[in-house]
Amino acid sequence: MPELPEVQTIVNGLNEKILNKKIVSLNEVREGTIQNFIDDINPELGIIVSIKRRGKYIIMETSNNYKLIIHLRMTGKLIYERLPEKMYSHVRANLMFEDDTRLIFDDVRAFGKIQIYKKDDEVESLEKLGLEPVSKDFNEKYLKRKFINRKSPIKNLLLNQRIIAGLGNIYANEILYRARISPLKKGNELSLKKLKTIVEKTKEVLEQAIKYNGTTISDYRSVEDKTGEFQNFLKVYRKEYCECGHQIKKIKQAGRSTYYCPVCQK
DNA sequence: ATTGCTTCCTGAGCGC
DNA sequence: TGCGCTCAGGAAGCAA
Repeated sequence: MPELPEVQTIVNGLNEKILNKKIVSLNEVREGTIQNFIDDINPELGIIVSIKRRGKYIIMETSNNYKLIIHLRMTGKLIYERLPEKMYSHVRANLMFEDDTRLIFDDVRAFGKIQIYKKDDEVESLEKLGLEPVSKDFNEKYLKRKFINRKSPIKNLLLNQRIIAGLGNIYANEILYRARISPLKKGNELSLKKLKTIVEKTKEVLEQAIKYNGTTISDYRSVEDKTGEFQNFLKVYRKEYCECGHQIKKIKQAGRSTYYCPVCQK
């Protein structure tokens, strides 16, 4: 499940591999994968002039003033190939380049999407996103403001993309464990000091995870089809015991698994 | 305004 | 061996 560090790793890889390449075609292999797809513009996308990340979205701008917005959801992969070497079982779309290389969008569960917009179009899903957690503006005062009147558990709030853009289930678990804060604690009950700890641990975990090319639990791969390494540094997600030897508890919050240590996290 | 449930989708893992 | 069940989960859409 690609979260911010995994998407950042993919974007870094794309910048190495496909920046300045000319798109020959974009093919939809499974219907519904590409939104706003217009056959006429297909050959006219042009050259890829920039590749960026916003939250868990990948944004590629082209020389003919289009932008491709890609969300991988849980199992989406973008794999760059010079020659078709492997068979991928769940190809949803193909981006073909002039030099006979291609970017394959493979996605088992088919939740991932590609959207096409004109460069200056407003994109609703991006407009709604909260702050980037690795930005300077993301601090305890921002969280305090956002958490006023929020009775939801902190775990759920960390996953809310309108508040923080890019966190997913694994990192939300890891951040709260490292901050020693219970995932059940209500947002509006957290002091500035606690929020400061959350901010610090968020940055720390994300920066370390980016350094190790993300976390591979099952499906996530880099553009070169390689796994990440941060799974070796997980302290609570899918663990049985915490560092102090206490039994990790597993519960459901908002339909997702929460792992935490009831002793260490208060 | 906020919260919580359902839907999308498929493969892995489990018990029998 | 194979069947049926549960689980994994990001975000949209809708109901309360």
